[in-house]
Amino acid sequence: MNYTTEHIARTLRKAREAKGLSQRELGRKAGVPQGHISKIENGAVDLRLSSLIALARALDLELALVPRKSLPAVKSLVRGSLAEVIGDARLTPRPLYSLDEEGDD
Amino acid sequence: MNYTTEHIARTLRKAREAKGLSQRELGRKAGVPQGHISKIENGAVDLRLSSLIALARALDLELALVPRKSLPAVKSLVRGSLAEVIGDARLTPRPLYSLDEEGDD
DNA sequence: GTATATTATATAGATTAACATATTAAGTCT
DNA sequence: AGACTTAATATGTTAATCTATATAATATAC
Repeated sequence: MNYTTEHIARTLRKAREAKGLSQRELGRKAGVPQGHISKIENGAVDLRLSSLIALARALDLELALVPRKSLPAVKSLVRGSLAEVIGDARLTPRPLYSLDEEGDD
Repeated sequence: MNYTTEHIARTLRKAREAKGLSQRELGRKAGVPQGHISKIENGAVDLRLSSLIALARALDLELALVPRKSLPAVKSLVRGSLAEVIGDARLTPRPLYSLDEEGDD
């Protein structure tokens, strides 16, 4: 639904592919069934925080709440440190996730 | 349940208080009923991503998935930029959120 | 002591995530 | 073609969020 949600879904998929994991393998590590991962990556569900954390953990990612005004700094920082996990910068104009003022649907 | 979830809950509460908002006011801005915010801040629910995003947005926070190894850099960065929102550094040993290997009870 | 404001709890109902499992589809390889 | 792997979908069931509303608890005023 949300642009945000979709972007997180894309980030998860990119991170999984970057690590060379199949949905089933990731599912085993994270304790989430493959079918559900598919739905998550396709933005078909509004997943719960515990699921997001489990997946992030299995992908060596951390969930962070950062002040919006310091987002740019975080973005450039992350982009520099490991473009592989986040994905190619050309493909992801907004590094990990960004939240527009409004008007997404 | 999770240490992680609890930490995010605490972060949300701190951010709300830092902005001088009541649960009801935040609820109006985020479209989440006050009662539910209470439960979220107390870690009584495994909230959905859409709820987390709605609250973060109303608090001028952004949700980010950062590589674990670049977390320290992000932490110090955020800590420096606005200690008010995150809270007093002395009170929050781990800036915003951190995910231990395991062993949370 | 009586208002007022904020937060914590409670109940009931609607929606849906999450699970297990299976199957389909699509790609790769020998 | 057949065997294999991966991903997308489907069904049915369970468990939980989420909403609305109301109330209790707690503090802070007047």
